[in-house]
Amino acid sequence: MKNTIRKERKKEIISGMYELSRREGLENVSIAKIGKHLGMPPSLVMHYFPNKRLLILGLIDHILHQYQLIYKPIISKLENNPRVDPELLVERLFSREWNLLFDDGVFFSCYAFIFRDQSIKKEYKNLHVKLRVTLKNLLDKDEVLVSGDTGLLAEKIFVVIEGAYYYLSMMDEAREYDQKLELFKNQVYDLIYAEINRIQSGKGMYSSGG
Amino acid sequence: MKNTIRKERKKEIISGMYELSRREGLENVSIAKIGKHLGMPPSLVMHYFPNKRLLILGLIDHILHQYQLIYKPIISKLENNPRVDPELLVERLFSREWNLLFDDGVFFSCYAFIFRDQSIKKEYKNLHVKLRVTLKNLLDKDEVLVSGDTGLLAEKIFVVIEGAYYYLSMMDEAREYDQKLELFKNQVYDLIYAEINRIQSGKGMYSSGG
DNA sequence: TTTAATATTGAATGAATATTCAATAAATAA
DNA sequence: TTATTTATTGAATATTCATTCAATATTAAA
Repeated sequence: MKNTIRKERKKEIISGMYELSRREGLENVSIAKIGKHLGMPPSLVMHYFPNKRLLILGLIDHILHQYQLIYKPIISKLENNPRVDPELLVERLFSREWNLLFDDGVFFSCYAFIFRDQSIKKEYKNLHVKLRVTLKNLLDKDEVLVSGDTGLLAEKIFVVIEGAYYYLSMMDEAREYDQKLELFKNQVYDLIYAEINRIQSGKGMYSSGG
Repeated sequence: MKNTIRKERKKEIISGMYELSRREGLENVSIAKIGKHLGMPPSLVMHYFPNKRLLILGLIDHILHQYQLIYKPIISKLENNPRVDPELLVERLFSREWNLLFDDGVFFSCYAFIFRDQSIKKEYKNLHVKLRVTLKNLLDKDEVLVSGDTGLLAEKIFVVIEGAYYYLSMMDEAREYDQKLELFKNQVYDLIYAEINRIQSGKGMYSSGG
């Protein structure tokens, strides 16, 4: 019971910080503003996070956790099927129904820290590796794909997804966005079909093996 | 002559700001620090950039210009050849010899602004579209590829490159970095070979056409 | 040379920054 | 109950922040 209130308060503070970052940008968030937003004095914020770096680390933990939380089930839901349906898989990987639940601005603001903070870099990496493993595990459940290099395939798929969202974030018009999105989806289809093809016809005709 | 000194001073200020951002992170750069770094009073900095937003816009202009400046020639150097050598092309696209000339930390710190500033978003997009056009133009010089969809191919290649650097920035060990890099290079090879294949065998066997 | 525009300086502003501290309130342990 | 730990408050700190202003120096135009 003793630690309960502490943990909850910390969560509350980080959540508040996240909301503020969404609205006003991480660079404009201060301890005083967080306190004001939550109706508590800044000294209480600092009681739980003795300096600002700890606050940022807390925020990043929160973001990465949330990122994983919305990403993984999208993949996991497909686990029951005996064969991977490429169309369904791609649809889900690119869904971002959760666009409303997740703020790319805050995500990338925090991402920029990996270049100055080793431990943040590790955290980011861990998450990205985890997601790849999750996808690999899913691919391994497919009776055909399992005999190929699913780890490699997962890497190739994710690099397209991540590159796609990096690029798509710059799009303004819905029409253009959708058009590009379609394009990148096709690119992932091709990866899957090429791998299936490679497996079924012995060694493939181009270097896809790695 | 009148505007010369003004332009040079502005350049000098932005360059100083960039150096500081590299060293200490964009979030830790202030007008006073820029002035101190360049041996001028903060009021002079503000004489040329009347508010901080203009400074940031200046920095972003600088970064994007530099980005383009090191990227484009990498592609353009290949323009003389009558056929695109995929191996050479990929080698160059992923070279990043310029890692020393360009700071990804500052780049991504600025990238994060696209989510809060429409005009910055446009600038970023323009650059990325330009690079794709440059690559498309290069691909168009290849006698085989020219009869395919070079625009589409350029998009597909760049999404891998950009996703790759996003992901590779999280790598610490040189060994792992190189291994992943190799993987993504292969992924781009495959795109090129698949397109050549598709062209030469009429309509391809899977959906690569888009 | 005189005039006008620009460049540069240095001091001053109030607001916001992260952080500290002592005091009190509440909860838990003895 | 008392003692001890934790939660919470509010005031105070020095520092840094972006920005302003008036004064001077330098340069270009008349």
